[in-house]
Amino acid sequence: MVYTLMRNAEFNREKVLRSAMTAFMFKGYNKTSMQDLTKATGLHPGSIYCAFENKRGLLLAALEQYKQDRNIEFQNFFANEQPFFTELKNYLDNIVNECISCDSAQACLLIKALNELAEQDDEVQASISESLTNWQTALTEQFEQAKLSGELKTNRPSDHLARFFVMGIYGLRTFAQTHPHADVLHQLADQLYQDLCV
Amino acid sequence: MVYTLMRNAEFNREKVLRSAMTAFMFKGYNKTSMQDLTKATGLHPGSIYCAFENKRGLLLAALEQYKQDRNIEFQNFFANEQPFFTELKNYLDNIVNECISCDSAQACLLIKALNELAEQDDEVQASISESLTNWQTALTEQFEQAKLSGELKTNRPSDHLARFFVMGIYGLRTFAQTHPHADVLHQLADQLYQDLCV
DNA sequence: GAGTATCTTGAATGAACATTCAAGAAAGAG
DNA sequence: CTCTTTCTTGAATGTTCATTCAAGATACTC
Repeated sequence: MVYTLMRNAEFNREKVLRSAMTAFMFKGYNKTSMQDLTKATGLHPGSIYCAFENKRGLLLAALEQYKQDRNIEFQNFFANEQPFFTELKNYLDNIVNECISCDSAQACLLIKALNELAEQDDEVQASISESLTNWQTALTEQFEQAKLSGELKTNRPSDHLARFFVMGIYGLRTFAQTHPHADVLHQLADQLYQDLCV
Repeated sequence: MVYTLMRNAEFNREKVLRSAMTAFMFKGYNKTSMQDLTKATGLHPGSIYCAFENKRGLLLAALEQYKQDRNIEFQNFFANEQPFFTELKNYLDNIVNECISCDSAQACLLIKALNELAEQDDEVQASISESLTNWQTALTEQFEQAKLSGELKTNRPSDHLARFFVMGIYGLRTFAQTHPHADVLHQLADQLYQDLCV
C-alpha cells in the first residue's frame, strides 16, 4: 500500500493571507490578537499554527503576499503604455489617494510593519528591507529607462532620484497620519514630483 | 485644624517621564509592559497609577514632556546666532546623526507613536498631531524670517517649505529603519536641503 | 509627641493572550 | 466498503499583562 496523493488544506492561501494583511494593517501586529486573525481569515487556531507555525509566521507569509501583490500593481502602473511622466504621475496620485482615504486597508503594510517591528525582530526587518529595496530598484530602472528614452533630462543619477522619491513617499504616508487637508497632500506630492522631473 | 501643605510625591516627574519616553521608544507602546515601565522609571505600579491614571496616561504625559524637550532643543538650534542656512544645516545634520545612530533612544517619539497608535486612539493622535503642527509652524517662522532678512531667496511660500521639510524628515526617519549606509542618509538630507534652499 | 492626611509598596486579581493537542471529520487507496 | 493518512476543530493550558488595593511608611500640623 503506497499512499502518494493525500488531502490538501482546504483554505485558499492567498485569500487567507490577504485577510491577515488587512487585519495586521488595521490594528498593527502586536494589537492584532489570534482571535482577530481567526475571525479575519476564517481559519481555526490549529489550522493557522499548522500552516504558518505561529502568529509571526503568518505575518511573514502575509508580508510575502503583500510584496507580490504590490509588485504586480507596480508593473501595471509602469507598463510603458503611456509617457513616463504620465505613468509616474498616475502612480503617485494613486498613493496620494490611498493616503487621503485614511483607510487602514490602503496603507502600506511594509512601512507600517517596519515602523512597528524593525527594532524588535531582525528577520522581519530584513524581509521588509529587502522588499523596499526591490521596490526602490524597480523605480531606479524606470527613471533610468526614461533617461535613455530622452523623456527625463537631468544630471542626477537614477538611483538618487529613486531614493529621494521613496523617501518622499515614506514621508507622505507619515504626514497623512496627522490628517491634513487633502489639498496639502496633493501639493506635497506635486512638489515631490516637480523636484524629480524638472 | 486645617491641613494645607501635605506631602508631595517623592519622585522627580521629569526624570520619570524621560525614562518612560525611552522605554516607549525602545519597544513601542504596546510591547512596553508595566513591568518594563516600573523598571525604567523606578516607580511601583501603584505610584504610576496614582500619578498618571494608567499606562496610557503615562504615555500622554511622556508625549507632553517630549514635546517640551524638543521645543527647547529647537530654540537652541535656531537661536539666530548664526546665519539661517548654517542653523538649518546643523539642525538637519543632528537629525541625520540620530538616524545613523540606530539608537532607539534617539528616535522621534512623536513619529513612532503616531505610526503605532494613530488609528487606534484619537486622543493620542490629536496630541501628537498638535505637537507636530506646532513644530511645522515654528519651522515656517524660521523660513519666513530668513526670507525677510534676505537670506532666503525663493518665491515658494514659507509654509510650503516647512511642510516639505517636515515630510522629508518623516521620510528620512523611516528610510533609516531599513539600515542604509550612512552616506545614503547624508546624501538624502543634502538633497532635501538643496531643494529648499536654492 | 500625637494625630492625620497623604504617599508608597508590591502581592493579589482577573482578563486577555498565544499556543497546544486530542478527538473528530474527510478523502484517497485498495 | 474499509483502512489509513491527513486535515479540521475548538476547548484547554499556562503565561503574561494591566490594574487594584489594603497595609505600611512618611511628613506635616497643632
